[in-house]
Amino acid sequence: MAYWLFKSEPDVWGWDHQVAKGDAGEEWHGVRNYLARNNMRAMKIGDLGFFYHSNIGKEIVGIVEICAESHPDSTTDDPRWDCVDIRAVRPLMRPVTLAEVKADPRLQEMALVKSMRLSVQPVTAEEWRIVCGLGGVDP
DNA sequence: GCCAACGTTGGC
DNA sequence: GCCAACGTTGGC
Repeated sequence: MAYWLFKSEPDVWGWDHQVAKGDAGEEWHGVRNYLARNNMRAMKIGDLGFFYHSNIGKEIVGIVEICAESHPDSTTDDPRWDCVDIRAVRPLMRPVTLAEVKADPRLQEMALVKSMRLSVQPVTAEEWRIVCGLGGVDP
């Protein structure tokens, strides 16, 4: 079981869109970055991820689950780009802002802090537990 | 809207 | 294969 973090601009694709897709989930397409793609290739069904809103809000708002493993990205013919499908599991009771993450000495190693621009990031079990605690949900 | 960080592209 | 130019991301 691994943990991840997905970033999206909420005015393009936000948590509400994700929730509206229900259990069927949705392709996390459009990623054109090798490191982010490699992270998706490493994902297994049942892995969990945080859903982060960049630009607007700048906060972790919910938890998603991988519901389809890596497959070709349907939005391009370029064979380099794969993606997974994710579905919304539940919102955080309280969003965890980027400022909170940056201010928490236990979270200084998070990719969200150290690799700010990476759009699909790994999260450690420890970080998962801490952020869930801040967000008011069970890990 | 600005600008720093950083990934990608393309010439050599 | 190196590296400068360029484009994009995303916080502020």
